[in-house]
Amino acid sequence: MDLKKTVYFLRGARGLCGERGMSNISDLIEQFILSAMSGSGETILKRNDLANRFDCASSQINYVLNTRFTVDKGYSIESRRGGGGYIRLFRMEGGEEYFKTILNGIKGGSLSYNKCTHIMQRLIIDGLMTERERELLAAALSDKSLSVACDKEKLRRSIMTEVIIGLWKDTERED
Amino acid sequence: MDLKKTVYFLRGARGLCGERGMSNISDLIEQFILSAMSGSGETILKRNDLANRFDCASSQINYVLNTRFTVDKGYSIESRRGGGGYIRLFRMEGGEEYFKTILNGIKGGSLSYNKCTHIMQRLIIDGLMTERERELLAAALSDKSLSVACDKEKLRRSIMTEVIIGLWKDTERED
DNA sequence: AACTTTGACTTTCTTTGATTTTCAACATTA
DNA sequence: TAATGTTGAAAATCAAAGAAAGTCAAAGTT
Repeated sequence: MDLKKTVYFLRGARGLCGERGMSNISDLIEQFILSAMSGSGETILKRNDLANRFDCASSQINYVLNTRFTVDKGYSIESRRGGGGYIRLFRMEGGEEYFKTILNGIKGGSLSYNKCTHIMQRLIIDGLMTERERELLAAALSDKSLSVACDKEKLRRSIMTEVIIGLWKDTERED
Repeated sequence: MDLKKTVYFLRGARGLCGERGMSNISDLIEQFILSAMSGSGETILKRNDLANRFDCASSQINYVLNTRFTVDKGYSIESRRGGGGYIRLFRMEGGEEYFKTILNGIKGGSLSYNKCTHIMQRLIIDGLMTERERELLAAALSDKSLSVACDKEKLRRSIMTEVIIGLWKDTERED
């Protein structure tokens, strides 16, 4: 009710949400943070302020941070508690170790479809992959594609690894 | 009885069903969705809302989606669960013959890496795939990528199928 | 026999609130 | 005055509740 008002206000005010879905607070908060970061690629947040602005629980901010601004996507978070506390969010630009870091990130453990999406998202932002390539690979890596497999996660890791290596090779060739 | 009333109401209200047959909810839902899609060839549904409107089980919506809006018929479905969830449906109009032929060609039987290469070659010639895309997908479909799998060939078929569908979807988006 | 309808159960994603941890600033003591 | 408590303001964590969509199989229709 109060919440709804806030949501609609933001819709109108920012012209978000026309796109699709976009009907939950998490997405709105994500958009807000993204636009705050655009330009410098960095921003400093006050958790409680944000929670206040969006009229939600403070922990919701953490939820958004943890689900949308992950290391996979190339984001890094620093924060400080206590009086004058803050949350600093910034994007790590891919440098020398770019591909190695990504490959390390998917080494061992299981690799979910979601995580793959995050990684590809990052690659797109950094201009190393196109939107279309992501779509095609996403199709290849989807649960549906791999439903036949005995160990989906392991397989996905294997495929993703080869793809990243392929991409790496490809960028080398271009220079 | 309550149900019937709803049905008749909708018949009257929407002027559907004149055709004949048309006597079950699934058909009505199908018509409703079709008319929602007319124009843009796309629509976003809320499963529960729809189920509510037609006074039926939510899973009936899935039934309609699965039986009437299939890939064969050129439809594609995306969805999201949880708060703010939705179902996005859209029609892939162009290239129907083309893609269906390819999909049929890989249906059943096993699919070798080589055969994949041939198919992709053809896609490139027809201007539907770039050299780079082929490379990336080749990496994904390689024996090495799939070495973990129990049944490589079957898996490859599954992946390739989804990729082709993805490609099909994409040709839509561009026009 | 084939197609529909329903409902119970599952999975995924989001929202909330209670509790815990950390920090800076201020206060106190030796 | 350096060291040590104290306190209140943040942020973090975690688990439970909520919201939607998906699955599957049994029961009903044609």
